[in-house]
Amino acid sequence: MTAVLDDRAITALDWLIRLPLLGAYELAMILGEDERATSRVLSDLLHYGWLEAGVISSPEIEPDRLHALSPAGHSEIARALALSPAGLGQELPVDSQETAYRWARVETTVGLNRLLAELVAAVQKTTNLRVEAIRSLPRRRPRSAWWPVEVEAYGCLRADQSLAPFFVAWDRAAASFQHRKKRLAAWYAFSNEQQPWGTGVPSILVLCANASTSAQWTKATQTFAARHADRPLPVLLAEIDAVFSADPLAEVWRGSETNLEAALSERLTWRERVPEECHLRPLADLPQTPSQQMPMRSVLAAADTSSERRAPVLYREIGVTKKRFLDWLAFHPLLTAEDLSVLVHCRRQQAQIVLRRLKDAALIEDLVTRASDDVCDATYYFLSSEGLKTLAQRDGVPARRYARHSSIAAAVTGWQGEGRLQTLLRQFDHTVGTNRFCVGLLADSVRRQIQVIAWLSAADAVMSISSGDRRQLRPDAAVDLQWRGARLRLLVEWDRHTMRGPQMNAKLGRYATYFSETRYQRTNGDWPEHLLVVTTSPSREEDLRARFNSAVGTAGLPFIPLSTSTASLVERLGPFAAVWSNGVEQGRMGLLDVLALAGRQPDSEAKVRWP
DNA sequence: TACCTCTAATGATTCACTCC
DNA sequence: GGAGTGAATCATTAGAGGTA
Repeated sequence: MTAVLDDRAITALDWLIRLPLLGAYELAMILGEDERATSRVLSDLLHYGWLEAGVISSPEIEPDRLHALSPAGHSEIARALALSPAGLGQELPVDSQETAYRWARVETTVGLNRLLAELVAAVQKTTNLRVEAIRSLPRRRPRSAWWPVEVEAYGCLRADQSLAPFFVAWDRAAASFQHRKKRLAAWYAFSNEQQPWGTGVPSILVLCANASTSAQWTKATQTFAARHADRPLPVLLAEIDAVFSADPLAEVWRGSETNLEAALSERLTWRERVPEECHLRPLADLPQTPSQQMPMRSVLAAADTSSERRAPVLYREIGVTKKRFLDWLAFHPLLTAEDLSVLVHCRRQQAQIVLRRLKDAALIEDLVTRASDDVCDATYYFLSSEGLKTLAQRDGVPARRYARHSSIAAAVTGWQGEGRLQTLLRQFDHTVGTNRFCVGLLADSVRRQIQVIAWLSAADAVMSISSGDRRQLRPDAAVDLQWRGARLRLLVEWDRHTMRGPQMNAKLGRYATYFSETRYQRTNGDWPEHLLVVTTSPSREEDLRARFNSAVGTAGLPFIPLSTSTASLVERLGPFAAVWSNGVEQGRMGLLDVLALAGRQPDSEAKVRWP
C-alpha cells in the first residue's frame, strides 16, 4: 500500500497553498499548536519534496525560513483537485512565477501572512466567529476575475448563517499618494463592472504603512466616497502597527465617513452567501511524496532562469546590508562610502565592498567628481534604473509610476521623474553639502545618545501652507530627533548664497507663513519644529536674519524658532558645537542650548523641556 | 514531444481634454 | 496649475498552431 500524508501534514499543505511563503511561527499560530511541532511537519514536507524553502533577508523583518509549494507539489495538488497545473495557478498563487513575485515583495508577503495568521488566531479565541476562507490572490488576474486589481488577499468570516467577505490591500510607505489614488480608482472601477458581487462588493481592508500614509488614504477615500456617492465602496483603514499591537479583530478599523474606530466584525458588511467562484475545495488524501512529473511551465521556469524577470531574483539574493544601502541611496542620492558607513554603522572598507557589489549588480551608479569645498575627487553614489525597478516591485508600484510620483531619485533616462536626480546633480554642491551636514548631525546625535527617528530628503520634507502664491514649503531636509522623551523636528536650509534676493525673501516669507499657520493648530502629538539655516559667512547670516525678521513682522509673529551658522564652522566643529546664533543671545551657542532656549520662549509651542 | 512563431488578452503608460 | 477621465498605444504573457 502506498504511504499517505497524515491529516496534520495535509492541513499544513492546505494553508501553504493558500498563503505561500509562510514561516513556522505563522503556520503554528494558524494551526494553534507549538512552533516546534509545526517545524517538524514542515521539515517532513520539505523532505518528501512537497515544499521549497528559503531564508528571508530584509532590514524590516527578522530572518526566518519561509516555505512555498515545490513544482512537484504543485503538479500533485493540481492532480488531487482534478485541475490542470495552469488551472490551479489561476486560482491560487502556487506556480514558480507567483512564488518569485512574492520573494520580490517579501516584506509585503510576510506582513500579510502574519496579519492573516493573527486573524485566524484571534477568530479561534471567539465563540461566535469562524474563518470561512483565507487566501492570498494570484498576481496574474484574468479580466473576468471575481476579485479587484490591487488587492493582495481575500478572506471571509462566518457568524452562524451570515458571511462577511473582505479583500485585503497592503500599503507600503514608499508608495506615492498618486499610487494610492490609482488603487482606489481601480476598486471603484471594479465595483462598476459586471462582476459576481453585483452592487455589493465586499469591504476592502487597507493596512496603512504609518500615520502619514493613513492620512493620505483617509483623504483619498473621502474624496472618492463623495464623488461616487451613488455607489459606495466600503474601504476600511487601519494602521499596521495598531493592528499588530492589538489584534486584527480589535477596534482599530475606520471607514471613510468617520474617524471613529470600531471592531472588524462591526465594520464588515454581512450577507447570506458569496459567489461560487470564491470557494476552494479542501485537500483530501495525498501520497507521502508527490510524483516527480513537474508541470512543463514550472520545469521551464526553474531551468531557464534567464527567462525570469531579473529584478525579483536579484532582490531575493540581496543581503540585508545591501538593502539598507539601496534604501539610503534611493531617498538620499549622492552619498559617499564614508557617509554610508556612518548611516549603516559599518566600517568604511565594508561600505566600499558593498557599494562595489551593488554597482556590479547594476543596482546603483556612481559619479567621481569634486565638490567645490573638497581638495580631491570623491565617489558619489545614486540609484540606477534597475535599482529603482527592484524597489518599485518590492513596494508593489509600477516602476514608471514609482519614478514619477515617489520621492526616490534615480537614473531613469527618458522617464518622468528623471528630473529629480537631474536637479540634484545640477545643484551638486548644494546636495552634497546638505547630505554632509545631515550625516554629521545624525552621527553626532548617536554619539550623544539622542535617538534619530528619521532624516527626510527635500522631496519628503515638503509641507503645505494655505496662503501665498506657492502653497508648498520645501526645506532642504528635515531631521526628527528624540531625546529623554522629547521629540523635535529640525528643518534644514543649506544656503550657498546663490539664491537671488526676491526668491530668498519669498522662501523666508513662506517659512513665516508656515510658522504662523501652525502656531495655533499644533496638538500635543505634534512635534515642535526648529529651523537651522547654514550659510556661507557671518555677514550672510545677518542678511538672512534681517530678511527673516521682516517676513516674521509681516506674519505678525513675536518669535520664530530659527538658528543660523556657517558651513565652515559646522564642518570644522560639528553641528552640536557652539556654532549657532539665535539672534537674541550674544555669541554662539551649542545646538542643544539654542533648542532649549527656543523651548522656553513664552510663544513657543514646544511644550517640552529640552535639557 | 520540443520548439518556434503568431495572435489575442491584459495591464501599464501616455496624452489630450475637461473641470475645479 | 493640479487632478481626474478616457482613448490610444505599448509591453508582456499565455496559448494556439505549425514544423522538425
